[in-house]
Amino acid sequence: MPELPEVETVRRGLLPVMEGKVIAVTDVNFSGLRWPFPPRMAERLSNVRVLGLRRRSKYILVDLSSDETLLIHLGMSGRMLISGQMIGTFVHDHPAPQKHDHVVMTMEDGARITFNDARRFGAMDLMATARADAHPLLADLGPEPLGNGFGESYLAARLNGRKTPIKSALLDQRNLAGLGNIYVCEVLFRAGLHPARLAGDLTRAQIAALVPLIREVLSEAIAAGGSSLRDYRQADGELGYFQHTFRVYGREGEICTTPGCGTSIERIVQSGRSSFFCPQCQA
DNA sequence: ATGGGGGCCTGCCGGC
DNA sequence: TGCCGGCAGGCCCCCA
Repeated sequence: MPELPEVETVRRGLLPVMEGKVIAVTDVNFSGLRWPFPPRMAERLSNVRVLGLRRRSKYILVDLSSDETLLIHLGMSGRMLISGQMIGTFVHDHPAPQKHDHVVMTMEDGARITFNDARRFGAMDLMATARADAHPLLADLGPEPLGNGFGESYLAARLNGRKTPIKSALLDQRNLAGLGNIYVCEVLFRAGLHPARLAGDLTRAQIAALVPLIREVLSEAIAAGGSSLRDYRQADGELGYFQHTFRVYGREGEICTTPGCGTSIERIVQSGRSSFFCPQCQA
């Protein structure tokens, strides 16, 4: 799930359940995820009203009436399961507890949000709302790709002289915040750029073309996530999934979707991560 | 400073 | 059917 579009989809799914409402009680079933939970987290997440839910990169920020903000990161396998709440015309009953249900928030109206994370690469932390931006996990993040702080001149400056592959550069959250392995592969396909091309070797025109493509890929994925939410049929109340047709990601050995291309999609490993690309369309 | 690799965890899938 | 290796959308940290 968890690249920017998936996290945004989860945030939007949580909005009607949490925003403006009171978390009555939070139960914590594990000592921590990637890091230990902050002290007394269960208490600090009980009897507090949720003022709003924000997203920064792949993090969800829950602002609380206690002047604290809950930071949530889904890691690789984190899920937020909603139950006991009317969503459209569907009512989700509380399911039986599952393995890896680490944190359970029960709202005053009976709705329940369960954080389930098998691999425990996710994270939760609490900090003063006023200093949320200074949190170590947020402080060094680059601009939001869909925000005003991201554009051609910024990206050109960040890539200038860099000897790292463009794949790695776009994955580096200090350059821009929110892209993950899937969407970097998809962006580079649309841009016709081989993932191993050195970032510093891109022309200004290529960088200029990247900016709208990044926005386009993310926007489409958010739109797709939203549509899957409206199409809620599963009784388990699971959020964060959306079906999406990828052009290259996960398609090793399959034929390129470019009309008339006919080339097989290839997979290489860069910095330990799989990169999928069309050797014909991407140079 | 910069770039690359290891490691954290569990689950799943394909091959034998 | 069972076991084993490889792989997974995240990120921090250490090393050269």
